[in-house]
Amino acid sequence: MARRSVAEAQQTRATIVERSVALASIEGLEGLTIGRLAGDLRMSKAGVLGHFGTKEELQLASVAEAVEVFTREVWGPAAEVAPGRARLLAIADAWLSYLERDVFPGGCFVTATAIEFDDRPGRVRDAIAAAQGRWMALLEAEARRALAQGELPRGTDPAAVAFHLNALAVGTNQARRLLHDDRAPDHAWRAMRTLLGAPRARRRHPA
Amino acid sequence: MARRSVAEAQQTRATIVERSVALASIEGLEGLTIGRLAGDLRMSKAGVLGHFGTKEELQLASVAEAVEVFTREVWGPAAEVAPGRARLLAIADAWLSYLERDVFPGGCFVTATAIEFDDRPGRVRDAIAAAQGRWMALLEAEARRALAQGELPRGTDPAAVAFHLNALAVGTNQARRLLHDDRAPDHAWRAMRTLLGAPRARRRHPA
DNA sequence: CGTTATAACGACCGATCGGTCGCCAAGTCA
DNA sequence: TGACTTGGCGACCGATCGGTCGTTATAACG
Repeated sequence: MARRSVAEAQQTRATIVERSVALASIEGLEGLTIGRLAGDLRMSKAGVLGHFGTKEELQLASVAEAVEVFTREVWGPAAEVAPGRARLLAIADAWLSYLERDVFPGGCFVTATAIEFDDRPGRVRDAIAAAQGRWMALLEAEARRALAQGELPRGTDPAAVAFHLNALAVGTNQARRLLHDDRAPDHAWRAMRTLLGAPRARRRHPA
Repeated sequence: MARRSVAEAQQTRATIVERSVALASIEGLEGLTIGRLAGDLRMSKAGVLGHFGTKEELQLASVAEAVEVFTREVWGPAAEVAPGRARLLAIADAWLSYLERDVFPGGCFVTATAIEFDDRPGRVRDAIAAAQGRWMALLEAEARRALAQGELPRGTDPAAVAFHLNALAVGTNQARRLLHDDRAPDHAWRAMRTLLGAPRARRRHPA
């Protein structure tokens, strides 16, 4: 092949990142190799790497893309809901739906790469930790808002609420991916509703 | 070097597995390489591999060793306590202590390898899934016992209790490893106590 | 049109991967 | 003691890793 237009080149880059995220969610961000990715896209290694320079840059681009997808999937629907407990409940629903629909083929990208890189200092780890930290801070802020609005019991620790919601999500991811336990989302849903003091009627399953 | 006695050879093998588990908890079970492990032990690659034949056998031996350590650390102390809720509370304490003491240098070995291998069919994945499944079944059985003894509210789902405890543990592991959040074990402890209907007085920190 | 910039390629680099092979030294045992 | 067994070693294998380089074809621009 030869050179494509600028617009096509950007499209190529986006395609590479998209595929990289999908593969990395399965094989890990380090386990993914340029050659494998290139073969999958019917491109040469040089053609793939030319867009990023180094594997680390490709990894950083993949993390950024995955965070964007997660944000769109989980925060997107909840952003339209009133702040406070209602929004936390919307986040809970969107989060579990995101996990159940297997938005990434290998399970939650952030959870997988977080564990893979938690002991590997570097820019990739920093990017993952920053994203996770921002998300936890967002949850905590929303819990604090709910508390201020009297929607949570006095004395509730907003940081503990954020921790608890995240734990139930990563627990759901693990139970589904490793043990193929499809009851996990229901367990998590009920636990999240209880945590937020909401009724635990039967959950409406996503289509 | 040359041949050692049979007893020494078994000791060598145990040393290799021990080191393999430690390294794998940091770099992952696949990311760990024979050469790296051999260099770390001041042995040749052939000397290391001779004990196992293939990398997969070394991985299986590492999983078995890690499961043994986890069982000794978490189940060991709880086994002496009366079955039911008391034992679940003992498991909760031992589990969080196990995480806080960083028994494996890279965080919980099982959690890390579970996410690494959840999409890689094979004997290693099977071994990890079997161990995790056994542990969840054990938790569920203990919860069922507690329920039968009237120590948990009627209508409680034992499987949900097991799921919830595990979720809080893996959430603790993630928060500590990635975000260096030392409050996580306290959050998890309070949540576990609440889940099991136990008082939430201040937690005694392990030495 | 001619010039320039560049996406993508094939060939190739040194390093490292998991794994094999033959050898040797020392423990084991008749 | 001498035959046998075996843990561990060094050398080496083909494959693959991340990455470089020079070339080519074409879009973009004067």
